[in-house]
Amino acid sequence: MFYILYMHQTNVKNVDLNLLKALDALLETESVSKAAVLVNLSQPAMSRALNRLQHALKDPLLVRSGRGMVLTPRAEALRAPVREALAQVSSVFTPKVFDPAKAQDHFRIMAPDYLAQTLLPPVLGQLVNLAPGVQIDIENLSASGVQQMCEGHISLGFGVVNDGPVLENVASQALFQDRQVCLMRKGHPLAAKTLSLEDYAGATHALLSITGKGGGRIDDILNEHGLKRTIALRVAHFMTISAVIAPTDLIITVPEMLAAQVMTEDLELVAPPKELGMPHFSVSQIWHQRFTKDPAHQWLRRMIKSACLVQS
Amino acid sequence: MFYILYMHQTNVKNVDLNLLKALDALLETESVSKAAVLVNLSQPAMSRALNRLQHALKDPLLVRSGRGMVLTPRAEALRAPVREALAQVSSVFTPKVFDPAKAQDHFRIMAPDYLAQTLLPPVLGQLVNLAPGVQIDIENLSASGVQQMCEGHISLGFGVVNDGPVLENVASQALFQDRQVCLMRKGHPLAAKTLSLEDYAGATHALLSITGKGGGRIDDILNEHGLKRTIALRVAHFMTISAVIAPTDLIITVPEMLAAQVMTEDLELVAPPKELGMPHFSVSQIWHQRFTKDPAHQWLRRMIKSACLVQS
DNA sequence: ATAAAACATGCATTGGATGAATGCAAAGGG
DNA sequence: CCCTTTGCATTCATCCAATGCATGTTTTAT
Repeated sequence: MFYILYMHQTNVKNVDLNLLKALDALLETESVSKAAVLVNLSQPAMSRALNRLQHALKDPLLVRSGRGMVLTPRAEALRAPVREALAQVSSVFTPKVFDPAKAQDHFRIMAPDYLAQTLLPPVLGQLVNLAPGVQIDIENLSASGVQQMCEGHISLGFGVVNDGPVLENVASQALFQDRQVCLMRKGHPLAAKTLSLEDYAGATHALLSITGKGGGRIDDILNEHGLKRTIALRVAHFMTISAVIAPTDLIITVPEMLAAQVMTEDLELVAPPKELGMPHFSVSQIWHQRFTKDPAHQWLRRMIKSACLVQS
Repeated sequence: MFYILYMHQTNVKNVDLNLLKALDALLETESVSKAAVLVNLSQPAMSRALNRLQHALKDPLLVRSGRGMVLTPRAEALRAPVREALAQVSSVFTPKVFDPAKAQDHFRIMAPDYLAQTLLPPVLGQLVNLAPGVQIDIENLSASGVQQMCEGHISLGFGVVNDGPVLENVASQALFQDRQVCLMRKGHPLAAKTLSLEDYAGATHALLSITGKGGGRIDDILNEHGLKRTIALRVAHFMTISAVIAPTDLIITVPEMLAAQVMTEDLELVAPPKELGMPHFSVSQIWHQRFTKDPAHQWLRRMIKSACLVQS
């Protein structure tokens, strides 16, 4: 099979394919000078193009007949194939307009589970209505998923660009702003007053971490104040937060939107100490560069961005 | 329709179609240097071809990913269309092999009526067996037919190239040799002895002529000998020869093959005077230049030539 | 840290396509 | 018959865009 393909390529290897344009014009007009006008060449240039075609095709194609020319049978037989070839070539160079209603694209989307289960469902409900043929797989953020993102195997991801692993060859677009907040059980001793840095450091912490890392920035700041916190528990899935925080004295620092998802009447939300200096951060959609100009991908990104504007 | 076609052409008007070859190689190898090898360019030249393709297609096509490249979705979608376009282009530049058994060609053949009714039927019987889909129209030689031959509307003709009207833009191939002979009624006074030039000139002549002209060469030679013949009758169709010669003293000078077709026991065949210096002449098949390289036409010509070799 | 792999870019070269001018042939008209 | 017009082919000079060599940059592997 590969060999056949190779032979196929060899066949036009030494052929100037731009001659196709001249050939089409010659077949249509049966005249050198008229064809020249049609493709914006001078008559002598078209005469020479005909000469080159005659050699390439080993056929006179157009034969002198008095003042004009007449097509050979080979030339006449070539009308349709040449036109079809040019149509094929033209379609290669003509960008296709993306039509969601007819699209059959398949997207793999990777998101932190709290976004996967909160932000995306309403967006996707809308997508399903507009683009019924489009298939979307949602996958939870994972360490191997981040690698696949960098290799271009994941269509779209969500996360904080400046936090977490360094992402290569990707582009991103901010969707909405978020901030870190502290969650603790209702009636926790620290819940009734403004949380100080010493109290924060002295508390026993749970950490939400997918990759087994994270939180280093908070610990750096505590270090700068000569403080150190104890991380007693690492949680990999946001749904377990309520179960481990509500019945204990553990506190956990998470994005506010995540906190909103796990909030129960057994939990209390407290602002973190101002000394931590934690600014708002952007949650972005992130994708590999190869998808930047893809019309389908662009459409999906626009949909998601719009949905975030509505919600925020 | 024409307007649509024109727009279609404009679409690739400014596109270097030779980029198609580079594009196919890039899509296949997903590598600039490998594609370069495949199409016999240097790596920098292929890199620049990719650059031009990126602009033509407004898509990165291949995106850096570490040491290598990865295809954009647009590029992946282009694999099949590019291959198909190149297949179409290749078929344009690949001569088709003529297969008689499958051919559906239509030939218009023009011949003097004595050849049409004598030489061609056995040939055509064979053609019908070998190429059942081929359609052949036989037309008698006519003045307007000669004009159509020169304009390329007649596929093939038969005649004597150096005799008769001047034919433009045609090619020819000798089929067999013939000579002129005299036909006269049985018992004609000139039939019993060797025909002298004076006797030939003194006889009353009939002339076989399709165009109303002809025989001028014989009259020129008689002139050189101070002689002149009387042409009492012009006959346009060879089938009438017997009817006008047998019951009269008219004589007629015709090709030997024609004489063989009209010969009856009421006629006598006599050699013309040697002083007329009439050599053998070639009967040829004649065709317009535009058909010279046509495979179907070449096949037909070969068949007819072969049949003539067998018969002579 | 160094070497290898792979693509991108700078620079000089050149071959082939091009148009203006001209030649040649056929047809049309006076 | 002669002149004009039409239409393609060829000569000649020009030029420009594609090309390869050399080099730069980046990423990966050892």
